[in-house]
Amino acid sequence: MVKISTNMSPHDSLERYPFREIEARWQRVWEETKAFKVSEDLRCPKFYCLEMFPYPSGRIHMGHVRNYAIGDVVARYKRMRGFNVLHPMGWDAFGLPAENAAIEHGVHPAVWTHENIDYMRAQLKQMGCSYDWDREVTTCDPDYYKWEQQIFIRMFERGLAYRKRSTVNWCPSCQTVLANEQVEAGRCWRCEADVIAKDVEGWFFKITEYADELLAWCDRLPGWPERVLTMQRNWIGKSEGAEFDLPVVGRPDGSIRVFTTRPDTSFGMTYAVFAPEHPLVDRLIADEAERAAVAQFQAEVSRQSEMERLAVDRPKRGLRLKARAINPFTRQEIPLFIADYVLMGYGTGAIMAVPGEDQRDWDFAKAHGVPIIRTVQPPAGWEGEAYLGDGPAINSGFLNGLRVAEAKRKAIDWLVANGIGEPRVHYRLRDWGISRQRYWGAPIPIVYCEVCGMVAEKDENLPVLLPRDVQLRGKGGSPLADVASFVNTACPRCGRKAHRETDTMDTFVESSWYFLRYCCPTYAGGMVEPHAVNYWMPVDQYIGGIEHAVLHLLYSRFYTKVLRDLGLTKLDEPFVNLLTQGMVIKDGAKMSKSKGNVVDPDDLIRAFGADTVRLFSLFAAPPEKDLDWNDRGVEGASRFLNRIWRFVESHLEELRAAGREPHGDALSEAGRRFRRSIHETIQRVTDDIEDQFHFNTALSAIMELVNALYAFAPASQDTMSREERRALLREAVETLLRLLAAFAPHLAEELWARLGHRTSLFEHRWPQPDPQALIRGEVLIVVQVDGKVRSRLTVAVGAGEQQIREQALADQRVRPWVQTRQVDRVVVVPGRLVNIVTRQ
RNA sequence: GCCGGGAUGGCGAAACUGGAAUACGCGAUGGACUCAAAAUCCAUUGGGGCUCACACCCCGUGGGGGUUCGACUCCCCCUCCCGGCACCA
Repeated sequence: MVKISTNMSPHDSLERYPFREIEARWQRVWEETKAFKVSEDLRCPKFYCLEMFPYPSGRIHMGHVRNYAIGDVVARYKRMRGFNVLHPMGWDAFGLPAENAAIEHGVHPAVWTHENIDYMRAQLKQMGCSYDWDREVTTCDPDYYKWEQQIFIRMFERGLAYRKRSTVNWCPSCQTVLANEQVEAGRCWRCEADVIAKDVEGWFFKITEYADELLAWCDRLPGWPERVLTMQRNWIGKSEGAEFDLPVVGRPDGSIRVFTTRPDTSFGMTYAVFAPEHPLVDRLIADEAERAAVAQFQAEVSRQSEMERLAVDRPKRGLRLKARAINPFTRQEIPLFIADYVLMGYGTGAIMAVPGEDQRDWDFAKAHGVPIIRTVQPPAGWEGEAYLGDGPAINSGFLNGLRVAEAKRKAIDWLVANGIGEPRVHYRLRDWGISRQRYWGAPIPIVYCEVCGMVAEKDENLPVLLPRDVQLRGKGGSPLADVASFVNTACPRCGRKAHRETDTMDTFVESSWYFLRYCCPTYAGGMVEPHAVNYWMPVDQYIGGIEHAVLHLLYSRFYTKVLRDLGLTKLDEPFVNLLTQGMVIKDGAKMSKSKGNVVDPDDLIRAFGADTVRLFSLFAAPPEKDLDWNDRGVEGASRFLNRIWRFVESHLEELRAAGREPHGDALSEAGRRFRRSIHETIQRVTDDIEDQFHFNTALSAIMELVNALYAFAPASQDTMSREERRALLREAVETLLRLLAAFAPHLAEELWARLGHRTSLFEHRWPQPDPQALIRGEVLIVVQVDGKVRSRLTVAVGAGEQQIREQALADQRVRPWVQTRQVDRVVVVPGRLVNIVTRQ
């Protein structure tokens, strides 16, 4: 006998429910009926559920799957709770990978991008996500970036967008400038190449003007994870202090401006330090020998790569200048240095050094033989070096005896009174550099005229179209500069010969307002249609990866405030609640091509179906935690759905024949108990979703209900009437499907229809627990003796403390433990436990 | 170095406001079904002791201390892991 082998893997075996057919059918139904299309409706509360839109890199990865599965559960759940849910999707379509693909494979970025979008849109549809596809937004579309250009011009007119030459972060691999936020530990956020400093002209958004407001609102975003707010606060990096001038000995014309957060320690300033590239250094050079030494030092420092400068505990290098300054507080002469531990980019690029209260200054003073004077009395027994804590001022003239806070105020008053300085706040946050020397981005709508200079393009000439025909060689320099038809133009003001700006905008600009455009995706009268935006915004729930904690999430907050101040919206903040989902991990590492541990969503959907993939990514961990991918776990999720399918299919006749829902008194004891478990499940699932979006525990509760169903079906055969059994089975299954709907929408819809329903499950409301069904007649009480569980009692719900206590003391199993000891006291927690405390 | 987050069975994880530690899933073991396997269904599954067996007892949430009738949960100290920032004056 020859065994017939097939190519079918066990996964394809006939026992599996026909997920392919089911999923395709319901996706078609949802699409054809436009089931998730929404419009403004003042009759019901709105809910804007948004997931971070993807960059169309080619295909979705497991991180996307997780992100969009979470978002889809939230959207479908809220919809079933009666909200008018806006749940849109779109494409962050400008960016470097498209351009790099063009250079490598000769395909135009637009073609590459649109092909990817088509493929990824199909993938998202296969996941069964409930998007209103009529609102799809693609940022490389001129109808999209046109408005961004218009806002750029408004910002330019108000000085919020400006051009300057400065030292910027340059990625030699991407051949473009990067914003500070886009440099991670000295490396490019996208390609990880070492970033170098380069002097370039470019465009900036004045985010620093909003630093204070961005910081203040961090305290008014209770729906955001604390760690994201902390990261933003640190990034903004507000420090309050004073700025003042140090006179230079023998140079009445020159003085050195320094910034300090510790003006109270000024009497301990025993030297001062310039950043090596400080412009004043040149003017202070005494002779040619010094000029050579300074030049050599500057060269050495600039040779240091960013990585070297970041090294911890690197010895601080410095050069003592011949020029000297005067500490205005002590009237003493002090030496001047240039040193690599002072940065030109922060404060004034020069500091007063107080080694007694600053460890960096202490280290430097020791190395260069500068005296150290303590100006804050350290506590008795202090053996450390620089003392940073509070204490009374010493060696500090008129500040002596004051504590730090008070001494700061006094010192600043003194600076102001003497006209030397004033209070000052500095931020670590820098203005957002948005110029990119690349092709595939939104053109900056500025024209340079031979006569008028820098002029904004006229509104009626927008959009400034990104030309299609361009040579991309990846050699550096803006590719647009080679496109004569783009560059050569007429001045919008005087009509004379002019040329266009050839930098494009950072793609983070597009993602800073896409959530507004979803409210009115086709509006032709401006960036946003006020009624729609007022109705839908702010986003009620935003969901995305933690990697944007500072980048996208800070830029969007800034841009929202700018739009408010330009009068386009009334919105202070874009996102009320933020959920930052954890990474998808496999074999102990983040999924990546280089690690070879990627799982392709397409393969999974083909093998198990979208419902299974969604289910597993929701079940394996709560959303904010990292998710450990596990193939066996996916099979478990698949098994669970099959179990539901089999149950409903094998009981279909009974389920269809069932009468009305069973109620209260008519039920048998076993029936009442089973019905309680149904309604407890509703309660648990609802609470788990509402409180924390803990879908993993919600699904556990649903699994328990399925287990209870499997136990109930055979057990109920001869313990209750046929009518009761059927009615309970039907109530349980319908409840199950409604609870499951948001998680595994295709299967739930299919089985719902098979039960005989003619309308979509998503037209139905989320189930409510029946309070009558939840009532318990008796409760289990744990009996402890000295904190150890010794017995359990079943007690009527209304039982009094006295009664419970007596019952516990009389218990068979408790007696032996109490007999030999003396009962000291008895703690009774009604409905919970009894603890009998004995004396030794 | 600073700032967050975390450590619970063989594994992913539960446990409300301090009240039965390990729900749910995975894996494992045994049974039913089958010629056999797969699938499925049922049962067991923290470690140890004791027992023919049931019962029962001891230990147990990274480590040490504390508060409490009672601690995964609160307080103090320590170790390790993950993430962010990193000379910001």
